[in-house]
Amino acid sequence: MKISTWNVNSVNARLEVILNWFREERPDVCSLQELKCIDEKFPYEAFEALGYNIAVHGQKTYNGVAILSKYPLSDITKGLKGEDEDEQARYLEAVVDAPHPFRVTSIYLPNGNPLGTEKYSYKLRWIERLMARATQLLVLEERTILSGDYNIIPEPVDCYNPAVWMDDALFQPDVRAAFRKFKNLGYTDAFDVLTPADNRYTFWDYQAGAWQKNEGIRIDHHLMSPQAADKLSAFTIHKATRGFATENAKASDHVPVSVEFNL
DNA sequence: ATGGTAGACCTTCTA
Repeated sequence: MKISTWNVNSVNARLEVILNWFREERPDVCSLQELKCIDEKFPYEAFEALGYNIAVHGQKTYNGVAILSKYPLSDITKGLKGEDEDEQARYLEAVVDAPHPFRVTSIYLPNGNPLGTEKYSYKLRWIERLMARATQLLVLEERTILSGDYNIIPEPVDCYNPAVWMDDALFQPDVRAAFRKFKNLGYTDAFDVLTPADNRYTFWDYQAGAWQKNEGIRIDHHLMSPQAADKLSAFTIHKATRGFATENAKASDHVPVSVEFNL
C-alpha cells in the first residue's frame, strides 16, 4: 500500500507532469495540495481514467486540497473545526476503504510569512486546530497517516542554510516545537524511521537557482499513528520530479513524498 | 543593488 503527498502548485497548470508521475509510480492513495482551483475546475476525468476515486476541497486562486484513492473513500471531512470564519481550503480527511482500512489527510498548513502579521498568528492558530484533531484521531486507535505540506522545517539539518531561514515563518522555534509536539503525542514521522541516505529535501524554491544549487528544505511530511507506524515498510522522496518538465507543464517546487505499508 | 520565479487573473497576492 503506497500513500503519497504532493504540493502540485496548481493541478491544472501541472496536469501533464502529474499524470506522468502517476502512471510511473501508481500510488494507491495520493494527497494533493495547492490545487488553485474551485471544485468544478478539478480535472476529475483525467484521474478517473487512471482508476482513482476523488475527494476535493477546492478554492478559487489559492490553496485547495484533494485525496485520490484506488479504493473507495468514505467519512470525508472538509476543513478543521475551531474557527468558523476560516474560508481557506487547507484540510481534507477521508477513510480509505481498502481490505485493511486506514485514514488519510491532505494538509496544507499555512505558510505564515511574514512574521509579526495576522498571517503568522493564523498559522499558529491553525496548528492548534490540527493538533486538536490529531489528538481526537489517536483515541480511535486506527491506522492514520497525517500527510501533507506542513510548511515546517523540523530541524536545522532540514534546510540548506539555517541562518537564511532564521526570520522565516517555516523555521520559528514555536512552529518547530509544535512539530515535536505531534511526535510527542504519539505520531511517528516516517522520515525518522527510514531516513533516506542521499536527500532529505522536499522543496526547492523557483527563485535564485535553488534547485540547481540543491538549496532545498524539508517541509512535506507523513505523520503516522502507532497502528500505521507498525506497518511501515518504505519511505521515498521523489527528488527527480523537481527536474521533470514537459512542453506544456513545468515542475512543481515541491516533490512527491511516499510511504509504503505492509497491509 | 532590495533583484530572482511561478500561477491565478485584473492588478496584485501568495508562495
